[in-house]
Amino acid sequence: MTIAKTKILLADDHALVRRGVRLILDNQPDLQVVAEAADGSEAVAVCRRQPVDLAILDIAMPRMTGLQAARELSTVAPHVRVLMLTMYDNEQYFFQALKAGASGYVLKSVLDRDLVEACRATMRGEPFLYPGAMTRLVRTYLERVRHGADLPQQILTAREEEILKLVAEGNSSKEIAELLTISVKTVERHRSNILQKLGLRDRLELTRYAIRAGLVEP
Amino acid sequence: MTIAKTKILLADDHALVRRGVRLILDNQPDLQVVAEAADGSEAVAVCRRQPVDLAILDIAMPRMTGLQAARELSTVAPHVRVLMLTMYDNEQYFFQALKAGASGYVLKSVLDRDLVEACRATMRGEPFLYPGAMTRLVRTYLERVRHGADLPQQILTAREEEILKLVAEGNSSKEIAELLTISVKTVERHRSNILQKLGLRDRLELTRYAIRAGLVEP
DNA sequence: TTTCCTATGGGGATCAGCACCCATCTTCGG
DNA sequence: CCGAAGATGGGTGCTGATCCCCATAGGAAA
Repeated sequence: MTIAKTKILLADDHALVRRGVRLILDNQPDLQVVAEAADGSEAVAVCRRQPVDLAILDIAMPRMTGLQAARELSTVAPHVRVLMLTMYDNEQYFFQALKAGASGYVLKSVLDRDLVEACRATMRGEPFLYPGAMTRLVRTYLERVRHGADLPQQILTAREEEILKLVAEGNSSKEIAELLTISVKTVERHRSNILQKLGLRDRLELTRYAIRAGLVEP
Repeated sequence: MTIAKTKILLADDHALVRRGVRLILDNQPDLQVVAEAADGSEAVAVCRRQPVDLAILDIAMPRMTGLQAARELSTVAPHVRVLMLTMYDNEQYFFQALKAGASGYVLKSVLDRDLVEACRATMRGEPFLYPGAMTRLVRTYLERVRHGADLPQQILTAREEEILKLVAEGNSSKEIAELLTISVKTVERHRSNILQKLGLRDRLELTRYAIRAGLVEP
């Protein structure tokens, strides 16, 4: 008897990665990649015009990121389940993905059978958090929420993330102030808040953090 | 008749990517992945203890980057050809890879058959520059060299490189002075010399440089 | 409505980074 | 033997970064 395979859309800007993941998934009896996309808007377009059960989205993509695409899919194609597949072992992105409606978050460092399991779990309706570091992230996060009522929000605001990137790219306070057309004082204020929220000492640690988190390139 | 397949070492910190690329390469009659590595030092270790014809190295890897690994391989295992496989469409990395002894530089955005072609070209001894943007890079680079604008080929002294690493790891001048049992003044003097030699502005640019060069981890 | 958060901006203090000046001592090669 | 280069260290002064204090406007949440 023939089982209906899960129809998968695979979105990643690297053709090589798409090809490899496709080979892994198509090898499974219950999974089939029916479409590929090189960026977020392509992914959304595909989901609008053909039946897709599961969208596997990379976060870092040109034009529209996987996070944007996930948000858009939750309104224009709510029946499509979303699994984020990314290299970013990063709290920010993780919670943003959950907020954007993703049912799973898997790092590219997982083994192939973990990805397959993530696909199946997502299709069963179970949220899949890749084993290890991510569950630790969630646990410490929940701990903080439970105990640290005084810790306001460990998540950076959009403005703060913008400042963070500019700082980590090597811009001085003055340069950032000119770029954003705000005063140097405000830039310093934001940066100070960021340092405090992330528990870092100075611009240099901020840079290393941002590079490690994949927010900027070295 | 059986042809000896090219023995390939595949180094990438993402198990999923390794798996995918392996599926692509093993599908070819003349190529075979005989080993995998999750970071640069693993890659070097593998090449020391078993025969490898071609090492495919990712640039961004923990502990030891692909650039460092390439440099090391050129001395401890000079017979191994090196092909850099990376997501960075970036002039800096490209030339650093060439200097480190890589015979090829391929982006992860290429198609699978381009990767296969790159492997074959590298084994034939031809340098493989992925089509398009990279050849343009090479042309402008050669132009610059020809027109006498010789690149800043400044070499740091051993002591300066030691200081550079400590600075890039986030240590303050005072901390470095204590670590090396020298005065803060001398640390600042060295750091100043480093900045001047490399044409950088401050600690932050120094850090980004060191990370890009593979001297320290993020 | 009232309260909280965010973004905005100012003043002042302290400190680290950085550039410029100066020097001595060692080592190594011509 | 001498000069160049590297490593060491001191002084001075400027600028930027960081950390305090303060305030206001707007929006969202309670």
